[in-house]
Amino acid sequence: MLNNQGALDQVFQALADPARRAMVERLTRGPAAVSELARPLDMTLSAVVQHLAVLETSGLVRSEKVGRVRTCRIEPKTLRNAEQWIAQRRAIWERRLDRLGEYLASQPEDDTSKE
Amino acid sequence: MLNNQGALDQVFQALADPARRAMVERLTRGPAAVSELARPLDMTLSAVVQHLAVLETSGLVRSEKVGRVRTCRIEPKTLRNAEQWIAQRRAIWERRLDRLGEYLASQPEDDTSKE
DNA sequence: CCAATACTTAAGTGAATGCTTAACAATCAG
DNA sequence: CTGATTGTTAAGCATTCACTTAAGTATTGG
Repeated sequence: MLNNQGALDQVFQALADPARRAMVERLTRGPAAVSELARPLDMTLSAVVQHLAVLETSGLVRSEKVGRVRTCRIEPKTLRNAEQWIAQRRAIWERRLDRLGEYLASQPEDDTSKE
Repeated sequence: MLNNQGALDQVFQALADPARRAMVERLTRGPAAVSELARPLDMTLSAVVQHLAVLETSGLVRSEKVGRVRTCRIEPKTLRNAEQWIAQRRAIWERRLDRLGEYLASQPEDDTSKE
């Protein structure tokens, strides 16, 4: 859990690109070869390999090569880290709103409705 | 819910920067002025204003100016959209693993444990 | 062996990012 | 009015990004 700072940078950066999100989306339906990931994308294989490198260094995807085929799969742990960062902020925000609600409810009606 | 594609691009892109995440983090504890957001960050006010612009066009933050002070607050709806994208991928992945588990459990033991 | 398949790597390019400085505008306090 | 706050905006600059083309390197099927 060290260096969570730069790790999140890389994960969110990786998810910021639609091609990379499409690749992640494909991989949630099961492992795939590089050219399978490339097929629906309107770019060269070379570009896809570079996107894959971004996904791998972010930790979102891992892959191994057997023969001439590299098979990729997602790493759900990394996905969960990103999810949790967001979920925690949202939780803090919502607790804050709850406390604010209680406070307002406990206040006497200060009806200063004249100019 | 239109154009969810580019919207997610912007949200994840916004979250990919540590200064911007720090600003979001600060705002989850309540609204703040621009110079309050700037104080802990080691950069000029100008840079902070530019980060704020990124956060606002992504929809993560909204702000209004009264007098000479601009007050910023987070927009939890946008945060939730990003969270849901991730949560959905993770859900699909986990359902997949469940089905795979059931399949393996239903298989006869193929104990080919000799060389 | 030979040619297709499945990547891999390097170099280059134009556009986007993350800053900075500097000059400016609009309050507000005394 | 005058100066200190609080931001805003433009310009410039170095770096990073998202590609492309081009030239490889294994593997594999026949």
